[in-house]
Amino acid sequence: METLNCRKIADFFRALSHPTRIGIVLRLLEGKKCVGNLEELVKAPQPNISQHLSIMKASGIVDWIQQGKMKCYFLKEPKLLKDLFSSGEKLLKRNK
Amino acid sequence: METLNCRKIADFFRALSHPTRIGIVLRLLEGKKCVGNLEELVKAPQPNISQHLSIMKASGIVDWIQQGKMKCYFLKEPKLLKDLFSSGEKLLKRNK
DNA sequence: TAAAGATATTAGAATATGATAATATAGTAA
DNA sequence: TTACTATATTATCATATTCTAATATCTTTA
Repeated sequence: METLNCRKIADFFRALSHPTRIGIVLRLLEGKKCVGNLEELVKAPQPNISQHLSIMKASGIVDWIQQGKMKCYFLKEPKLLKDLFSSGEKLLKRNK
Repeated sequence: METLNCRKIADFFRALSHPTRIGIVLRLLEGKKCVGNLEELVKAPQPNISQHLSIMKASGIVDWIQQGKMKCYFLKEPKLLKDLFSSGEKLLKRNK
């Protein structure tokens, strides 16, 4: 719990601190998706989706593979992210 | 997982997206602390600590009780927060 | 190689966030 | 009430974040 410093932990949470990025993560929990898919599912313009994906790539939340002419993004640690969201949602529900 | 909307989830993570706030939460995991204690432990000026506490109060992460002339802050859901941090740190460690 | 499709990057402006300094408030004790 | 201690609030400025529009890059296929 103490081995990582506060800045790194804060930066990680910051990568999840935007509604569009949460929307992307929730979709990726269903499985790998290309940028065009996400553009429709999350309903944001393509450059915006790309920018948010780039932020999450930089913090190690997502990665991608090339498939044909498309880039398909996926969660690097879907199980751990599911755990994280599960704790987060329990916390939110207790605060009503 | 789908009952809460993306904005609420993002706002919650945003409340944890600053190093000083993480420092405060880590200290509060040890137990209840007054503002003066946190000021020394986290090494930030008092008004700044108060501002960050106010942000976390607003998102339901902390609450406080009056004790004498001091306000003592505590985590509302220490166990769930510990789980959340535990998942978060596992994610960070896998990304090295 | 040229064209088309898919995604990324950049620049700009608008908004949000955060630190500092100054001041205000609330509680306690004399 | 006054003085003191602890905490909160406000205003301001600097910086960071985000969206949009325009353009660039990369990949595939003709």
